[in-house]
Amino acid sequence: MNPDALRGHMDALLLSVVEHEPLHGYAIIEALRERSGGALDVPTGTVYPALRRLERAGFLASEWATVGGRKRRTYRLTDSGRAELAGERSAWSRFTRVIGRVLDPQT
Amino acid sequence: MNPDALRGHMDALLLSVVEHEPLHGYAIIEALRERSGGALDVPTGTVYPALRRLERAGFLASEWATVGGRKRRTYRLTDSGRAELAGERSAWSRFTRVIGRVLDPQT
DNA sequence: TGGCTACATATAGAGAGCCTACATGTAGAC
DNA sequence: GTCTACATGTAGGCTCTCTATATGTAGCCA
Repeated sequence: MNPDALRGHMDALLLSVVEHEPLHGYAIIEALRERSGGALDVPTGTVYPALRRLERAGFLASEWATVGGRKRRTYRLTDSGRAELAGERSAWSRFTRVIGRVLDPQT
Repeated sequence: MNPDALRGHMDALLLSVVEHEPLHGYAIIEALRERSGGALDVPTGTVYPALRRLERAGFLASEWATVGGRKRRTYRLTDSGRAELAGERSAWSRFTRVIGRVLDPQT
């Protein structure tokens, strides 16, 4: 997967994955890998900064927890984040429709 | 259309639009606008450098022409560009499938 | 004991591409 | 004489994703 292709879609991916259950960074990476059937292997250097950015933006909220002696920062979707995710989803469907039409015009 | 979303897909768009007829930069911008139903209004500062990049990469070839007293640089798809476009198309369909699956998992 | 792997978070710096803003010029309409 | 459409181009900025590196715990295995 070309990294540049993910640009501007990472937020939607991250918000989507914590939609129904709060997750910590490492688990988010695994969830993305699983949900994508192995196609998405996002590096930690992408995910952790992105999560903090989304928290700064108010779309996520985090709490520290200690599980099995290891510290985790668990992120959950805020109300604002839920609205953002809905917007990202419709933007995604508009996006694919538009690009698809240009790439394969049915004249 | 969020500019970042286009990242990594611009090449496919540009190659696609000159697939069946050579076009100059200005006409390429208009073609993108038309094919996308007005959704895509790519600025000249994006298109002209991108076209030169694609020519450097060997995917496009250009010729100068003068039409109605105005100079145009007309781009056409090379064989290498045609192969690249095919690759971009299948990458696009993989991409939408993968992201779509993450955004809307049918459990 | 020492080493390896999985788990877990984080930052610095690089790289690339799309954007805004600006510069330049012709043709035609009014 | 001014405005709009046509037409190309560059400089610089911005932002995001990536690579590489750092740090630390837990558990397994030899």
